[in-house]
Amino acid sequence: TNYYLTQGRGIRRTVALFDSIEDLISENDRRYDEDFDDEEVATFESVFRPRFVTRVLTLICLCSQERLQTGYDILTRNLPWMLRQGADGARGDDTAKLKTLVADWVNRDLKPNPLVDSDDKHHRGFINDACGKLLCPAELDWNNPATKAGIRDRSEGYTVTELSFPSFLYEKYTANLDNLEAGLFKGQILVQGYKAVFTSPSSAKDIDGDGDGADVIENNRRARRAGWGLKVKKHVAQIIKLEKVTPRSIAYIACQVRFALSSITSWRTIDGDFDYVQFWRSIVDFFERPPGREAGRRVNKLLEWWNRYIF
DNA sequence: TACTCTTGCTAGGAGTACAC
DNA sequence: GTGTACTCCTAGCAAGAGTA
Repeated sequence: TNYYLTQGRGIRRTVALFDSIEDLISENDRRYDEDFDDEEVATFESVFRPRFVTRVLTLICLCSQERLQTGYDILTRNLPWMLRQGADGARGDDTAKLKTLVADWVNRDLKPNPLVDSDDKHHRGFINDACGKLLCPAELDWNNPATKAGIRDRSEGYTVTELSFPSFLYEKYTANLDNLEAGLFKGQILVQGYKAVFTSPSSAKDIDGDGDGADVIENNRRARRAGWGLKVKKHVAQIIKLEKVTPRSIAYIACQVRFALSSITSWRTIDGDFDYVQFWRSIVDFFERPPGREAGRRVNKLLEWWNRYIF
């Protein structure tokens, strides 16, 4: 049981944040039953190529194939449940972890007055100046009082939807209005969130990589350099065998960080006019479906940057 | 009723101080 | 130099409370 729960813990983080496990199994069945075109194959391959995802897919295949061959026995009936328990449990753990960490990072970087309460979410979101700045659509100027008022009142022209990327996704939390792709997905708090979840909270303290003794990444590097075969505690990415930064893992962190900055206290897909499902999909599409060869090159370059930064 | 969040706990591993 | 005890950090699990 523990094995399946543990394997399930990576599903929300790297495969699908919002799809149900049962839907993934149904989708797998559909792909077995139907022929699908080259584009679908390419997309499917790109999504399921990483080793961890392949392993999860194997489990999902096991669910559907065993069910077809043997009927519903206890194991196959419980497999989706166990995977889902692990998946949602991990998401809850990450949400709780980032709730405190994001408040600390915002307080340190933006020095808001009053400080963001690490325990209470009711004073976050757009009513908080620092959180509002990070959540503000990148093409709007949060420092403009009319923008602040417009967003807080949800006035026409200032509605915050998933169609605009928030400022925290951008390097230095500022977008270049002439080139909205410049600096996108290089926001400090996004990188810190990624490191906190997939490597360790201590590794996220200093995103230049100089963690303290508890930094498991640095410990692993030292152990590798030493070449003594030392046993070193594994971080999440190692546990789920995530060897590279993937678009879906970035999308997962983007949703988690936005949720941590917001004032909503329980996990849901809609926050006012903002739809997390579409937000997650638009990030995944940005990486997995670039419009043209040049855009594809830019995306690969961005992923290389992430991999140099994280692993 | 199902889902989510919080809290407390355990286990595993690394670092450090100290005695021998 | 080695062994031991202790502390700290982290991941994960379980149970209970809250909520839609």
